[in-house]
Amino acid sequence: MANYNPQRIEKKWQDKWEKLGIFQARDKLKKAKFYVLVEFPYPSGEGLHVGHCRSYIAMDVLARKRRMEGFNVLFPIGWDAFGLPTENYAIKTGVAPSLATQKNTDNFRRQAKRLGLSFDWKREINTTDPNYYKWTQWIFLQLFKEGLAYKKKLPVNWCPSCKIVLANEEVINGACERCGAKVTKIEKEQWLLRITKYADRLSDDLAKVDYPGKIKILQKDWIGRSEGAEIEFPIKGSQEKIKVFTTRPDTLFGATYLVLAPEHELISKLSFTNINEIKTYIEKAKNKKEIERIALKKDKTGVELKGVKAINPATKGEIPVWVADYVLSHYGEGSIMSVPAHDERDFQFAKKYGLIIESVVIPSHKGVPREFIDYKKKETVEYWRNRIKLNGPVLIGGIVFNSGKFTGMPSEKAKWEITKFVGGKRKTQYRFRDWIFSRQRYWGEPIPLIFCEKCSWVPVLEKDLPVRLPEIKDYKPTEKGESPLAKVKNWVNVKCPSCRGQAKRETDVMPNWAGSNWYYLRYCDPKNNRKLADPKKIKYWLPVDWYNGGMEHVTLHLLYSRFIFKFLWDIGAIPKNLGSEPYKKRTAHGVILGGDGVKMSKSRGNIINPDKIVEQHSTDAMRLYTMFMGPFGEMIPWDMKGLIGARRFLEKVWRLGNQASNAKGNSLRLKKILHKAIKKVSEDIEVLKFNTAISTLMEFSNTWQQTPLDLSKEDLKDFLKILSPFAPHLTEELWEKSGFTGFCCQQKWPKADLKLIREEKINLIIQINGKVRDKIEINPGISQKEAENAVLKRERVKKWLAGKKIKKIIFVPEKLINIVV
RNA sequence: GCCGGGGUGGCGGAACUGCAAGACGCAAUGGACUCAAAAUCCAUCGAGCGCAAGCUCAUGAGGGUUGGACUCCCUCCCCCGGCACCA
Repeated sequence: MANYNPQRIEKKWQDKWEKLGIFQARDKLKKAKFYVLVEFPYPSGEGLHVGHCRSYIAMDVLARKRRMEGFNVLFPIGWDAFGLPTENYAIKTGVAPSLATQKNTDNFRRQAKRLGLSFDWKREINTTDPNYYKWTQWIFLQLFKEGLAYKKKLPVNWCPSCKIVLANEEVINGACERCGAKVTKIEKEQWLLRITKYADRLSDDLAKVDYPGKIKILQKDWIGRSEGAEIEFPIKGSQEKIKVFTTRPDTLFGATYLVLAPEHELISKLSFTNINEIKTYIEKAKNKKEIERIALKKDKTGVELKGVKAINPATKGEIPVWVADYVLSHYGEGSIMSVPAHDERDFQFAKKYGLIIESVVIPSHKGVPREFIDYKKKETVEYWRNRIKLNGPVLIGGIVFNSGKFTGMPSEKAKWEITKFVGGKRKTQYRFRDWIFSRQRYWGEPIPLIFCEKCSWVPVLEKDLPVRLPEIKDYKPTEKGESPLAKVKNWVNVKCPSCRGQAKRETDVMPNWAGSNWYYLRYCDPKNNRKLADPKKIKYWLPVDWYNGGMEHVTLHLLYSRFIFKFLWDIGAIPKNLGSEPYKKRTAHGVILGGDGVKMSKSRGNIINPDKIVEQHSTDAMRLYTMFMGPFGEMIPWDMKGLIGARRFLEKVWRLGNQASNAKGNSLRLKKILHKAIKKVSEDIEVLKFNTAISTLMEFSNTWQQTPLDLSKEDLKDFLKILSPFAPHLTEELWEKSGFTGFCCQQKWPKADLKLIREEKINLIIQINGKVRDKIEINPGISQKEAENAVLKRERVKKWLAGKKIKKIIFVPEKLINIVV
């Protein structure tokens, strides 16, 4: 028997698979399909990360199983290659991003192939390929034409070190996500996408898809829908009104002042006496960095607009108006009505500045004694007033009091009655904002718009797409923070497509997300020059049946790409009869930590290189260990020693498999255990419990080892088949060596024989008073009577029952019998 | 602060809708094979008591429900992830 030589075997089979193209998905539009998707990687200079491997190997296991189950499987891969690291590298070294990308993708491709991943390489895509980004630009133009892309001057996050505008999600605790520098605010014209228009659908349609509850909650929280009312407060002696959004209109009678955000536009229109004080405050607020604002959460500051009085539309009373930076300009109307008795923040603020605290709601939930809910009793009302002033606000609804004709009404009802009474209207507000879609950078898709003095923004004609990214030498953004493209005069200056006059191209490029918004559609038809993909093929392959990726992408990427899909669906670019969700099922893998239990990073030097693992052990060992190390969804530290177990198992299978070709026996016992394993492995893969699937395979091999010659050829075949998704090379070699025909990975997935499994004898646990005292081997399906008779005869049982009276016998068929005395 | 998810041997982790806690793997210890080592194979491997059969305790802490709880309920502690002045 030749030694197990993974290096030779693995290369041999990878070459064979590739040569015969057996993993290519065919557009056989009648056959049952299955679309397995993994997040395509950003091809960094560091090469493939074990985190990528975890996801790719897991979905490869699934894809291989699905093929064996007879599905036409699409399992594609590509490169999300636009992005900052490559551009920063270019600034540092002068190497063109396109060249660096080429080098990096070559490396990633080589690594992926070496892992035996069954990707369809014929459909490989690259977001930086003009034939690809032509369609990214095309999608942008459709958004523009539908009024969903617009330009707006915005205070944006500015990283003084990277010289780039950052999206909110790129700012972590007030610092730049990439370089760690403190982020400041500047005003800049930006392209935005009106994703908020889709807020309700993005939230509601989550009911239609199979995502883990956790991911749905994250998305919903991100969208942050809340129901409330918009109410206007007139200003005394002025035509102006202050609009506020509130989720608690039931507390309107308790609104004792208003607060405007420092950026509120009304401030400049009102006349007040302390102009200088206000100016200083606003200036200071603007320069406050995110970090400080968060740190100052507990210590709120503000200034009163002296001389300005608003009218509470419910009480008709005059109330003061303040400016404070705890009110956010971008949420609701940028102004609030303050009800200190029923809001934590308002309470803090009112206490600090000595503002009036007026109680208007008595809580009526459980835990509050009945006499304390009786709003008619003077003492009760007094009790709540005092209590709130001393101990803080009551935040929950209940019964409204001190509120004119609404007194005595439950909060939920009073909300809408009071809103109606003051002429307010119901409103839904969202926490998330429109999506900033421009970057003042080089290495991204140029935004295909042209600015003409006469015609304003004009889309590039479709026939002129793609707008190619010009080759340049100097990749630095300008000092003003413009894209380096602004320096390429002969690219910027063009004729207006509409009036043929002098015009200029937009020099901003799109953010990273642009290319990944729709990539899964391109895989259906990656070479199409006339459409982003043939609708017939989209109709066949979509929705993606199973999409796996990192937890870090479940809010942004997932939300953005769902939005773009819905948009494309709305404009008919996607067949209507498809449904408006792109991903049927989404799962997420956990992070792999370094051996020291800390996140892998270059600076810590704890990065595991998959190439080394493959060289030192084997691809199959790498695959097996990656799947075996722990629960797929959880964070797990990488353990080099754990790999040894995987390698030993493979060696054992190699030895046993080689012996099995001269098998003489045909053990029924082995067959039964094998069929149990078939059942378990089949089920476990479906719920991503790879670790227990593999332990089942190991258990089988441990039993097999005791009588290596007792496994029949047919059973050997089945064993190799269920092992093959995990260790495809080894199983292929053993398949061939055993004289079986065809490829192991193209066999039919075996079915567990349930009858065989049921025939196994079962241990019946014998308990006395709930404690295990004995066990007995029984046939399945035995009745309680039979069990009792058998059990009561046993010596050990008699000993425990001696001198005691049996009260009750509990029988759980095929599991246990419990005698209570 | 709010929303999720967790705390099980020396370690990674098993345990179905409550029914033998610790599968599988790693490490460790003893043994076989060997001149020797590696590899492999066999055995032991939560704690305590016992010569043994066996008994008792044990799934973050405390309480509860149940014939029976890692699993369900209540209170508390700790860890991880997300959001964070969203009115």
